[in-house]
Amino acid sequence: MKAGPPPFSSCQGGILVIKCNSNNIRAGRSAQREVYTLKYDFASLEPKWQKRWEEARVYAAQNGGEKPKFYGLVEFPYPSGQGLHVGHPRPYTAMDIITRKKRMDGCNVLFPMGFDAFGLPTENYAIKHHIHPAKVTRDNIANFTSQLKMLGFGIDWERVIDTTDPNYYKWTQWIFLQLYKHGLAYKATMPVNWCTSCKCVLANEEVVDGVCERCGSPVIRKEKSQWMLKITQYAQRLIDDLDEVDFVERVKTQQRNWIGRSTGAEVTFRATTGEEIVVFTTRPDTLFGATYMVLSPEHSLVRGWLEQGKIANGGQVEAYQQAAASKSDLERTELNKEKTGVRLEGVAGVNPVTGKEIPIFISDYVLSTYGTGAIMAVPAHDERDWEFAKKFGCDIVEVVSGGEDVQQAPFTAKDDSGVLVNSVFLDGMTVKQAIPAMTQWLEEQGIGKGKVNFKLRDWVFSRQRYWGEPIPMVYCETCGWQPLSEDQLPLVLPDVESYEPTDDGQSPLSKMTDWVATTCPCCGGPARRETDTMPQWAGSSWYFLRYMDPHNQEALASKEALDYWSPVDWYNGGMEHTTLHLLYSRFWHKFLYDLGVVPTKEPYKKRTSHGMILGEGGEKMSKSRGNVVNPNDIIAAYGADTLRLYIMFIGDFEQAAVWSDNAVKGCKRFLDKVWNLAESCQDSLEQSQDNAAALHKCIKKVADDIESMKFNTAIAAMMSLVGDFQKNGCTKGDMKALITLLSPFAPHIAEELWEMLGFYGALGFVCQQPWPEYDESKTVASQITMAVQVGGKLRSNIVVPADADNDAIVAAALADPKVQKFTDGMALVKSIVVPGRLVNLIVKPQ
RNA sequence: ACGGGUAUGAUGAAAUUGGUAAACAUGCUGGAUUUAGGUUCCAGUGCCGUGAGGCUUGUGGGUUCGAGUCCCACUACCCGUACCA
Repeated sequence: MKAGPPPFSSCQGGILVIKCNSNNIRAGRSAQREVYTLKYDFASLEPKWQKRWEEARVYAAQNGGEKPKFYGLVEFPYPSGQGLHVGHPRPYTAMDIITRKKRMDGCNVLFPMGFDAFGLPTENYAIKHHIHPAKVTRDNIANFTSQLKMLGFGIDWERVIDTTDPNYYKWTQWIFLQLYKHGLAYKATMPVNWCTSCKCVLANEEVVDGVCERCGSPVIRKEKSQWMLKITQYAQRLIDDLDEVDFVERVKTQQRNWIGRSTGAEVTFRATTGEEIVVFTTRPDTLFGATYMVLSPEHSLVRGWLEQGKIANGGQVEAYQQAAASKSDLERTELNKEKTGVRLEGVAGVNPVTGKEIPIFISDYVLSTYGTGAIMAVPAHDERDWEFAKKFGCDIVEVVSGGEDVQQAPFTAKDDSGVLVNSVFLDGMTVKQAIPAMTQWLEEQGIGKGKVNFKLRDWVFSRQRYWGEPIPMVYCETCGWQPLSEDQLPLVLPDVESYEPTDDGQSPLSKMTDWVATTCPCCGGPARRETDTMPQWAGSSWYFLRYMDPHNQEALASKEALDYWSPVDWYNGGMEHTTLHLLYSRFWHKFLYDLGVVPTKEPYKKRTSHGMILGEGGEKMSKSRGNVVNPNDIIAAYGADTLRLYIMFIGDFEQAAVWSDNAVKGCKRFLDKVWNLAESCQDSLEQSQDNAAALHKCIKKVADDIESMKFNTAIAAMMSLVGDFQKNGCTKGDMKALITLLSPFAPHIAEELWEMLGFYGALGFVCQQPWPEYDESKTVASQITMAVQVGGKLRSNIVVPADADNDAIVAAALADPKVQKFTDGMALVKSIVVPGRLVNLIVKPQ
């Protein structure tokens, strides 16, 4: 470090006050930070303990043993060029505290870290600066690693993984091959989301508000041949098994909504030209009210009718199809106010129950990708159909009574408030009764059947990019797509001249003719390799398994390791991954479970989520806003312990929090106070009487708060305790307990003080001590203060013996002069005593 | 539009089953120490009022001896989904 921290002398045993100006520290933002004073020499003691921990391998996890296992996981970072920003340490510190506490509770802890290093930013950087992405990745990982180490996390660094390492992605490819062999990976040509700027397809989950999640460019629909993964086959299980896991509720609801299960029926209509038109509906009960049909513009029947010249207004229909196809997703969502469509002239549908001819429209409000791409429209009982019918003058026929006039507004209630009318054999039934009745009838008649539909689509799994896992597939003219044999893995990403994607949507790999040309694993004839690569989400879909046995060459992890560590006991990560990574990895894990590779149905027992750290203006931190806080600056100015403490003290862990440079100081002051107390405490190993109640309450509070992730109040409790120690004085015994409580939060200073007080030599590291014992009997005081209310208003406080009975408490309250002011001349009607808290006297005039 | 969440001092926020609202921290004010700044320590700091006291948890109602917490209605902001038939 060129302009690193100012020189220090050792401050063992004495208060050393060193002035240093932040200008000395580092250029940039820290130059604005105020002048501060150092109480203790964090800059040398933090690396000292980091080194000792590493040498003693205190955080290395054992695969097996007597202790109960605990696997704590955080989402591994994408090693970007900007390095760690202050948002990263929030979840990491939280899980570090949790796992440190578990270790002190006697668990064998696995707390690993790795890098999700494939991805576009690295590739783009490589293109711009003409450096190989592998080199960029290596440098970034080195930078991230040093930053993470500076924060003093109790990570098992012997298990680090990197998704771009062929030894790792060999197994990502292996899983893909298994998916292929089990029919869950397939190639299909279909309209996909195409990012115009990344020149790359996107999964549905990666399209946000009609634009690319990463770069914000418009996304258009494009027909492309893509590898797809059949996540839909697991849709039901992905919903069902949510009941078995301990995820925060909003994650569960978001996943359920995303998967979007709905039950209904498929009904077969017939066109006047003879073809069958199958529609999906959740309201088979309203079939008698179906007065027209709508097909999606892309529907194959429409294409057929056009080709056969059956549609009188074919020109109009084709124009509408073209307009719909050229709209981007963004335009579609923006223009969703007013319904558009074209009626097909010359072709009509027939309602299978009424036998009536009904018009057919095409409209982009019917999606080709959901259900059958065709609907029966019941304008009387569906908002969209009603709106469309009004605009195009379709009949509105009431089949459920109970609402307003259906000519004025649709009646959509699905409960018992509606009763069927105009529906022959359904008349008189409630909607709830009519749905199953109709479904059954349709099945008997052979014109329909019960059906469950999901919003979830299959996962588009190929990307036209360089920096990703090669897909281990080969195309042969005679044999079609063939998987590479497993002994060929890893299929290593070749070096290319240029990483630029081509405008026609080909991966840069396609230009590597030597690499592309290969032989067919099946017939030995000439064949070519797949040149698309896997999406970023591939490597992260199973990484938590690799941590269990990261160096295994024979399998993604040994059976023993998987059996021992599975499942992840506690996984913390961002809400933004709920419908992406979290869903994808649950899918892969279920597949691996079906193969017998992993022992549990679900990968994660418990899932929690952290809030974002926002810049000082309350805005998201970003390079363009210039409000990014680099943890290195804070560490240089205050030390890692202060940063860890502040980031946990900042507010509710699940809520977004605004960074404040100023408030960091409070945490530094707190550590200074702890340091001072350690230097000035009485030389007795006994815990002092005066502090006993406060200390034992604090032991319990901190333990409970860690479990429920209320780190802010845990720290507040320790701050209060320090206040008590300052007031009452404290002993070495008191400090011993406090330092132990503090160690998961501020591990470096805790170790240093532990050594300073002479415990290190005899007992070893503080992080390996058992959690202090909590003695409830010490928390009860002999005298308690109770509030006195008169008529619900606070009037006074009284001090009574802890074991006083209600009568004695009321008598004491009535005897209080401040209370008497309000009870004089009044009669006591009632008194309520809340044990240990308050007494409320209800009085009325005499 | 629907689903979920949030709303408390100047600021970040606390508050078991309904039980002393504002813990803890920042900021600010005054004082002590200091050549001075910073640090440290002490006191104060929701609002109105000299005071006794009154008022106060987005707004309006309700239940209760007692409501930030429960119920009803409303408003604002945030997140998610986006015509899913």
